[in-house]
Amino acid sequence: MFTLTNLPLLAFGGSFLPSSDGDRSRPRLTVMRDVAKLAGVSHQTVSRVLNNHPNVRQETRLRVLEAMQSLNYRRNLAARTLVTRQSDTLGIIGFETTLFGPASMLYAIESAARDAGYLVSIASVRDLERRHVVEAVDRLTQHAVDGVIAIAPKLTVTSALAQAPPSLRCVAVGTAGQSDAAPTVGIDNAAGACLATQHLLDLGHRTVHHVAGPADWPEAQERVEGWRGTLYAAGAVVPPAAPGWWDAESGYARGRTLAADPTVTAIFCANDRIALGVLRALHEAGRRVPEDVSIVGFDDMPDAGYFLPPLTTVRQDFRELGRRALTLLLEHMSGDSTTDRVLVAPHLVPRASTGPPPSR
Amino acid sequence: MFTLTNLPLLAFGGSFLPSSDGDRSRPRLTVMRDVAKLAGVSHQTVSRVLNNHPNVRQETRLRVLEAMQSLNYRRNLAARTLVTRQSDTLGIIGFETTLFGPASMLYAIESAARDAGYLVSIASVRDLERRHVVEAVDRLTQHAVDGVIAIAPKLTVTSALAQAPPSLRCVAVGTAGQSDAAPTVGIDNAAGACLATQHLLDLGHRTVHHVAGPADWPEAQERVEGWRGTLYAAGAVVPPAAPGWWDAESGYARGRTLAADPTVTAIFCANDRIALGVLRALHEAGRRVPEDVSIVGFDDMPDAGYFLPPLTTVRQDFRELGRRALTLLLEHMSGDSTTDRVLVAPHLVPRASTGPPPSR
DNA sequence: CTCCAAATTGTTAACGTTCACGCATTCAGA
DNA sequence: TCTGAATGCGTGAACGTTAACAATTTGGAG
Repeated sequence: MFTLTNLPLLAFGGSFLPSSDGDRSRPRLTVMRDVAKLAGVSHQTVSRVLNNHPNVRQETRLRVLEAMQSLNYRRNLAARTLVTRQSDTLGIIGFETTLFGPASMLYAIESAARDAGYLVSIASVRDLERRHVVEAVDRLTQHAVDGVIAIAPKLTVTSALAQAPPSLRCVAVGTAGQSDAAPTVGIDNAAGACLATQHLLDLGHRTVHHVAGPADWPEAQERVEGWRGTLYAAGAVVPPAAPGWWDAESGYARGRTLAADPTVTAIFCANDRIALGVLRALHEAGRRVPEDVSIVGFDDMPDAGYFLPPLTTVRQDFRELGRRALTLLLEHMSGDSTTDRVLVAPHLVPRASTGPPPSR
Repeated sequence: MFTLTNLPLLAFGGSFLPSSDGDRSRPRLTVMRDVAKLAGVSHQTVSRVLNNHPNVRQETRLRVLEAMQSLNYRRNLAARTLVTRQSDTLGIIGFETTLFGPASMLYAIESAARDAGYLVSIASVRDLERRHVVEAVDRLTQHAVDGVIAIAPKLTVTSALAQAPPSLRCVAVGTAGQSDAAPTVGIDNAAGACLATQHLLDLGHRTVHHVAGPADWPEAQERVEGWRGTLYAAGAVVPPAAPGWWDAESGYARGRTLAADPTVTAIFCANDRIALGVLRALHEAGRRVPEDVSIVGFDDMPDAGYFLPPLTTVRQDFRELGRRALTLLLEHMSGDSTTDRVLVAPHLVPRASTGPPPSR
């Protein structure tokens, strides 16, 4: 077969024709009419070939393709967008995209979108204040995106999506819980927390402490619940879980407190960065990992396997998350999906930071 | 003053007018003509107001703005792009954007672009093969971007940019060395390496070992040269520098070799992740940091201050890099810049992983 | 008051596609 | 052989904006 996509990429954006008559200041691009003239057909037929319309004789189709190739024709997407109202562009609302998780989702979405024939435009938000999100959606709609994926860890975002024009399909990814405003794709945080906690209990620990993420982040909350639920089910004591931020500094601060308590033998951290801080606190307090205390993280960020010691953690497949989000968005755009919620299962990556509790 | 930007954001993408006459299947958006009619002027005047054309009487300007507001008018950018050939969109060619550095640059570029009134579209490349880069530029030009910033650590990319249509301005960021294909923005790697090496020499180390990045990455090469030059200048012995990849695994592998050599007292690592691997290797070999061996990294990635021990490193200001790239691109687009190369100075962040050599 | 230049506004024609038609031509079935 | 549908292609007319130019109004100097 002989399609558009294997045209040679010798020059970009179409070549220029020798300006036929009235010399304009800006050079004229090759357009459908030029192709049509060369192929001896009407511009409409060229359009049909471009859009794979069935009712074109094979012979003329080839003639048109040949003409396109020799003129290095590129279709003008702005003109197409003007009339069809679709831009082959998707919008992404990004938050904290410098961090590994969001950055991975962004990348995964973009890759998948490209394979589906879309370009992605990005509108980052500094914080999750509603008006910033609204403004981001606005910028994207102004640029006529065909759909939006929000990397949205908090519900403020999903609810802001509800204000988008009804024709604009939106999906939220990296989100905990459901929302009636938009379909969501997220990881099963409770299951992940359960995995981590159960792993530690199975090793023989009496109970498991938890260094939580921010209290107002649903994902952090779900992890707390998964941890707590597992302890309940096992009949173990449930220690208090002090919330904090997602970084090592916060883990370090709370790690120092935990390190001072000799009864603590197992700690589940809400993410790997927190775990890094806890590791340092334990080290400074002279408590060995995993001989004295076992640690489990969450995320499996790059190089978590090179912490001291290599970190046992719950792996989030961010790339899968991104892919699923795109698939869901496309399904909703084509109207043949009513899925509201996609959950991706995390899994445990056992490494050297966990072991049986010290024998008393 | 009373501008477009403080229109209320109650609805997106313009409201719909009650379909005046012939009922079409798709709802009609508010367009300039509607605004014009309401304000009692011609559509061209509306256009002038929108583009801040000077020759509009203040009174009519206000009337038009009011009409726009009450109709919640949004201009159709596709139509605008069709005629002006500019899209208010910039393209970014991304590589390895899941990593902290590139992700930060991406974010910084996007933020700065937004402030300048641009939306950014992103085209990622899986690897730096020339045809992939060419294809990425092609996708962006097809979507009529006004300029391109490539996050381009290797020269294959900058040279591929040379194939872009001449009217399309391109800038490369995160690049070592100069290129005649496009202006480049980069960090002063040699200076950074010098900072690190000199810091160790100043502490009293006889020489400094280096765990390098990939041999075919110019940035890694510049760091090697900065390190080597500093040693030369100080009259110190220059040990061989084994290259590797940018990650902890690679650092660990080469760290094991270095750890086995008792004469090694100072190691400069090409980045923080490598340093993490080296730290683990030293730890496993029973060599203490910084008492026995001092370590310096490069990047200052998040949480480098929570390694064991907290890592002394050379900080790259990725956000500054991104901002400078955008500024440079805009200057080149407006034609009033001939700057070819922007260098950003890194600086040393001393932490706990460096100290004087052990006294024999 | 008159007249010319500047300031302000309107008219018409692009920009490059797709859509809604309409006109030939082909082909199957009676 | 004729009919009617299906196939293949062409002809305007949108889509919503800006550019170019023409027309009108304004303001000040003579």
